[in-house]
Amino acid sequence: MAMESNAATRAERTPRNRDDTIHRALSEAIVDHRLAPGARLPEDALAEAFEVSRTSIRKALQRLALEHLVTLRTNRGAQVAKPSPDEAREVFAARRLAECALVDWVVDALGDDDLTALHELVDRERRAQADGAQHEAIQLSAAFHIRLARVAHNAPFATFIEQLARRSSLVIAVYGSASSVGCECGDHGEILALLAGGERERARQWMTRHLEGIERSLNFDGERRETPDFNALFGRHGPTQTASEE
Amino acid sequence: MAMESNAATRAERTPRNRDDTIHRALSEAIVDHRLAPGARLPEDALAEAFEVSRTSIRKALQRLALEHLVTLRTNRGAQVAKPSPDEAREVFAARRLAECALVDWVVDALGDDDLTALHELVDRERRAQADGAQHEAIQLSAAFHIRLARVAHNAPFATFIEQLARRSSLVIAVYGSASSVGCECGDHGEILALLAGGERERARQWMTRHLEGIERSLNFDGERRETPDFNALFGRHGPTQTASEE
DNA sequence: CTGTTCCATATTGTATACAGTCCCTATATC
DNA sequence: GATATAGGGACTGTATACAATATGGAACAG
Repeated sequence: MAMESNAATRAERTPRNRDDTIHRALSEAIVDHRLAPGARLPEDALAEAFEVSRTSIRKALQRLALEHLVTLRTNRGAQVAKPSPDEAREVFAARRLAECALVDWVVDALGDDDLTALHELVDRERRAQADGAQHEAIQLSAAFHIRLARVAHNAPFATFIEQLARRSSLVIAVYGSASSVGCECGDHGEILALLAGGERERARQWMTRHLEGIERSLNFDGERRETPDFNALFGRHGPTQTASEE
Repeated sequence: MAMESNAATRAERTPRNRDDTIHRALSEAIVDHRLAPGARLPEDALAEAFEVSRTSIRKALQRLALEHLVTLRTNRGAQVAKPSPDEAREVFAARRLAECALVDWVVDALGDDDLTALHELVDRERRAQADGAQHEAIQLSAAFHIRLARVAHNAPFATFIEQLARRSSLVIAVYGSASSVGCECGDHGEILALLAGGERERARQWMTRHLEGIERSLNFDGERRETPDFNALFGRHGPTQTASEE
């Protein structure tokens, strides 16, 4: 891990910046799949890597837990979150609703500086994709949605979408196939063009299809061993199909 | 402050519950205006009140800061947040968008248990209002929107609206007049009736008008002394009216 | 050979100590 | 009398110590 060099390099003076640096480093590592879902995050090891005490690490982990990027179990420490299929569906449903709802405000507020910044993100993502820079491409894909949400100049909504975008990357890390990451690329450019052209309804359609496309590419049947489905395994009707209660 | 008795009474064993208790106690006190915006929150005093060490208090304050209910300034401690007018407008704008966007899902998922729970909240709010139980009424007003958001069974969206509702209470504490709290009462019952009747479009209209009504009742010109208006004080047109700070 | 119990180890939860920063006030100087 | 400066007090930021808890393995009984 090239983490400790990063942390040591940009050791900002003021305390708040330092905390943010730790939080951001962990967040980015989780979002771009350098830290796998389920990976344990022992406080001691992280404290050594970042050259701080456990106190600062705990602060970062607490925050990441509120953002649903790590799970915190009492006396058992922190680990990178492994969203359940239900959680994954809720995240994508929320994104479809939120990002489409924001289209009107985005179109109204879209300025030249926004456009150039967004175009640059699309380009960089495309290049990273072509170069096989997987981690960077994932990061840039989330960054596009995050930057887009900021156009509307509504901080609460922007941070909401920001959190959802990061959680989506985590969902893809758990359930995504190779195509999950790859197929997004063209969509972002298209959505941007529609927004710039003021075609609100078509922009909403593309956004919806874009997010649905990612969700469809997920595979929830995989070797997910979190809580085995005992009904399907041992139910009285065999493994044909059993309706799970709850 | 009747806080320490509360905290001591429900001293739950497990550590997570304890933290939640502290967080909830502070959050509720801020939301229902028992703690005024701008009030300082020294860690020592809170630690003594809750009979824990500063460590646990810091954890709660960190979280409340992320929820924008308190502000945390380096080396200067925590205080109850005082949202700026811009922030206030953004919060209400976000609520209008989010809560209206959720109407379709709410109508589709609205069950009998939801209806009874929501009706009870409306009734209790009305009673509290009539009895002059201001704090309780405010709490119940937020609780209505929070419970309503949960109907849609989308956790991310529900917690988003939950945070916005609590921040709104804080905004009202800063800029609200007497009518800000009072006039909400009837609206909730009306909105609930429209949702139960499946009248989506009218429900959205009422929700919008409801939130706009609250926003309009706010007074942003008041004695806002955060950064004194030196132009008004020393400007070439003299002091039309001066208010004493703190 | 299987299953259970107990202990050692590792890791987290909490409190506390110490250092650093800010603010306010008192004092001295102009 | 007004302003600048130095000192004291109060509070936060961080690290560390200690206690509590879970985990994994070893020893032992069946």
